[in-house]
Amino acid sequence: MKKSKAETAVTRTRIIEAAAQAFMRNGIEATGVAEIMATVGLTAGGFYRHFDSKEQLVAEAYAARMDIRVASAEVGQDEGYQKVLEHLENVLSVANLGDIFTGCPIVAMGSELARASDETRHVASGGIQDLVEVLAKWNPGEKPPFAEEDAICTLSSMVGAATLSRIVDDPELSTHILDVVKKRLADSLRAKIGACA
Amino acid sequence: MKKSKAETAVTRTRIIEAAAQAFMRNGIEATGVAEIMATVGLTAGGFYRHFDSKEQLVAEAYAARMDIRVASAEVGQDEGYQKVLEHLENVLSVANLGDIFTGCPIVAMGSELARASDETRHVASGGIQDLVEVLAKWNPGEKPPFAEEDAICTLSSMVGAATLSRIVDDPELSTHILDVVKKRLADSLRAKIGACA
DNA sequence: TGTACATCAGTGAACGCGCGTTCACTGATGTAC
DNA sequence: TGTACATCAGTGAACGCGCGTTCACTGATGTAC
Repeated sequence: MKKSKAETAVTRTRIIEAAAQAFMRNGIEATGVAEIMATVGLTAGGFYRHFDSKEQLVAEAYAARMDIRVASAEVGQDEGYQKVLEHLENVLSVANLGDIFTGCPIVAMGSELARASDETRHVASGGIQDLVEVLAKWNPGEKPPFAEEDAICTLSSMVGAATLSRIVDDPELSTHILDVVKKRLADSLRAKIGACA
Repeated sequence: MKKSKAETAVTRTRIIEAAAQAFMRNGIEATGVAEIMATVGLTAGGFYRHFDSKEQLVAEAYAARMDIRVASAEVGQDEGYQKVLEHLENVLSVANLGDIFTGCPIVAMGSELARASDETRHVASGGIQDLVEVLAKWNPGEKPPFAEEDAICTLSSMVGAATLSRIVDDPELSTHILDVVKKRLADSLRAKIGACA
């Protein structure tokens, strides 16, 4: 039952994608290797032809989703702030509440990542640094390190707001938290644009 | 081996405290009932004389820690902002990195709380609302709902910064994230005090 | 106050279950001649 | 191009293990008389 190299690569990618969905939806601890493999249509044993351990998969699944996140935050330097507002809207969207398997892996796996293996935390750190770097470009006319400090504050606010809104069981409060922080970040961005023009 | 009512109450409290420590340190999923009972010097079977299920313990352990958190954030209205700065320093302290079992239960259990039982999430929501209410009092001279919105932003920033700093594996970046957000919040508070005086 | 009895905190073994991982095996693929 | 063989993706059963929960039992406590 050997498969071609192309097929093997596709299978590997499909496992990573299924894992990312399950980890984000149900948590890392709560998701089993057999469950992930079943989603892809395979049995548990085959897993170890692609990965050394579940931990390795965690790191790769996180990295894959974080790459998407960073790429989507990347806006051209001249693209204006409309695009940035769009991104804010997207990240702090009400649609990300409840059953999320898209969205930000930092929010979805947050406290589990802090307890993950050294390897996973290292990958996670890289993703966070990339995100800070990209967000720093959002700040027009500011020079490092000020833009970088601003980016850290923005990211902290977004991660915190998304985390809180997902814990809260009152849908109105959930939405309120997202809206308040979204508005605050947008206002602050607009003020900076104004100061530059 | 029946115990007096007083002894039983003490045991119950000790179980909750041991659980809170373990849940915050190692995560909810990763902590077993037997492990918690062993910490208290008892065997697993006795657990069900005090609680219906592990889930119930999760809710009570969270509530106990959150009460402490809310109480420590509660500063008298006239106590000045020095006390508030002290609190900021405390919450965003570098000491809370690494092996935390004190500190904020929202940060320590974050993404696991979002997936907890309805009962646990309800308790968690109440704690968050209490905290927002207390933080709103920090804002001198502002009236609701503006003070409340400010409190939500402050809490989001703190939760996000603490979460990020715990994931990152570079100690310098961890400290940097905490320092930047701490400074930003303190500056914003000072500006408001100045505007009032 | 003293006695008889119901209560119930805690024990320790057992329950079914799902976990991550291993392993002998299968058979299509890729390669060497 | 055709044949022989090594490779290796995937199977499915098994491994030891720890999980949350149950249960018959023990014996000190609290209560009713």
